[in-house]
Amino acid sequence: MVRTRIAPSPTGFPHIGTVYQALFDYAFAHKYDGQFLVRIEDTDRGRFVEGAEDAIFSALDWFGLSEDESPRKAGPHAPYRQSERLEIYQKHAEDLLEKEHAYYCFCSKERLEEVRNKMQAEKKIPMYDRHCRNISLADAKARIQAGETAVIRMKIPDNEKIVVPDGIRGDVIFDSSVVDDQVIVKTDGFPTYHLAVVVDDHTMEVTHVLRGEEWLSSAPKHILLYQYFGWTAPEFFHTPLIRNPDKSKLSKRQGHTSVTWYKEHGFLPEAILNYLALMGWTHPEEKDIFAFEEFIKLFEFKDLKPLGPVFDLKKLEWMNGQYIMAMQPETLKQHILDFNKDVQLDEAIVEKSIPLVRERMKTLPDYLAIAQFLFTRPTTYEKDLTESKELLMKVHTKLATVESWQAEVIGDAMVSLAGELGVSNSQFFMTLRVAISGNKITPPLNDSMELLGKDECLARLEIAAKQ
RNA sequence: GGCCCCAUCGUCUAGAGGCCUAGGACACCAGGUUCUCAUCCUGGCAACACGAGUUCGAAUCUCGUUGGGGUCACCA
Repeated sequence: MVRTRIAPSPTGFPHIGTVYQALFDYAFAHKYDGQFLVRIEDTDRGRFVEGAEDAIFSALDWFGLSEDESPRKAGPHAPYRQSERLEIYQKHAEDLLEKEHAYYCFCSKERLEEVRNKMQAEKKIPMYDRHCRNISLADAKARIQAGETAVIRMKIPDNEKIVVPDGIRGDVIFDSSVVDDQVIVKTDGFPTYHLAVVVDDHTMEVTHVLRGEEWLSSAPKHILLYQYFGWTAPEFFHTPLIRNPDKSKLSKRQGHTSVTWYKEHGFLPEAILNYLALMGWTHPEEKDIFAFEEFIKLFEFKDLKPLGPVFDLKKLEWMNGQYIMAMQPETLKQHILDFNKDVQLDEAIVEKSIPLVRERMKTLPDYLAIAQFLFTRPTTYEKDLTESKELLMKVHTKLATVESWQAEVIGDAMVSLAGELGVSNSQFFMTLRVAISGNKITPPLNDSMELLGKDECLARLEIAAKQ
């Protein structure tokens, strides 16, 4: 049985890093007919952001990485929101307390602060000094009964080697002396990540835990917790973090972390997924472009590399362009229409323009940049046409005689006219191009003119000649 | 700073001792096709961080150095 999960916190916009994780989790679970679940880690009430949870799910849906179990999809291990699982954590914390693997701590924030400062001043690693570690459970309970507030900390053993088996880099060994007596239940009764993640992954029967490398250093705490509970730990895979061009962790300042950004800038979810899959993983045949189904068939966690890759927007753009070129015209039309729904494009024109623009687009907004002139007359001209009035009127006269308004016929007429006038093709067509579109760079002119229609072209020529 | 992870072209990577005068993709440059742009085709630039070992032989194994990253909360 394979069960994977992502465990995002509803603390902001959906992060591309979360999608990166979900991609592998989803692929792996589906490859082995397992389940992929989403658990919402909302134990930090201070950082909770309204609407963030919905945003996570719509991002997942957009990418086609929808989960099998989650708060919005009933499953055998509901609830899937940590804030609704408090009794479960309390029960397990109690268990740890009984087994003397955890203890109540009454230290104030101020005292903790002092201890930290002192240790820092002594150039020691700031760690809890275990001040409350030897208070008996009975005494502690009495104090709580009397109204004192406390957190629960886990007991870390002295001088023990803790082995974290990592599926990507092998066994990682930590000395327990560098691990702090971690708080596992806060004064507000909420668990911290460490307790919640272990309890949930176990009770939800998660078999493979894929998470960012930033968790590696706290993994020994989790290993210990599994031991304390007497549970078998899942397999861990700590994935490298996606980086900025300067190799630091991907940030808003240097890169684009929000899924929304990619959507708004006309990137296709399948292209993003394909690109992301290539970060740390290689297709056996070194293919760059492959279908998601193929990826699912091929992917193994163990093939992931431990190196933190730099996000290269240029390559994503190229890949997006590849997907656009390979797309069914009908599908591309729909994408263009959806992307520009605010401006209500004429569907018939969009449809006819697809063959003209598809290999010129890298992202969806490129469409209007290229094809705007098919919908609206130019208001400015990228080339001065004052010297070309005569030429344009001759073109007008010539075109007025064209009976069959087709690209090829238009083209023939133009070429012959250019010949008659002794104007080079490139000069001739450039002038005409600007007169019709306003732009120096356009899709093939004859086809564009066919699409525009005879009347419209003649009208535009007249207007341009008046410049 | 302690601990942990990592180290092949600018970027993503192939490479699991001889197949490597290190391969592919993006980017970049040059040329060709073309009425512009794009597509497409040809070619080019460009890397094993450094130093010791081990070995007949190292990008591949070991150690060290350097560099980069992560982490040291009642946040996840």
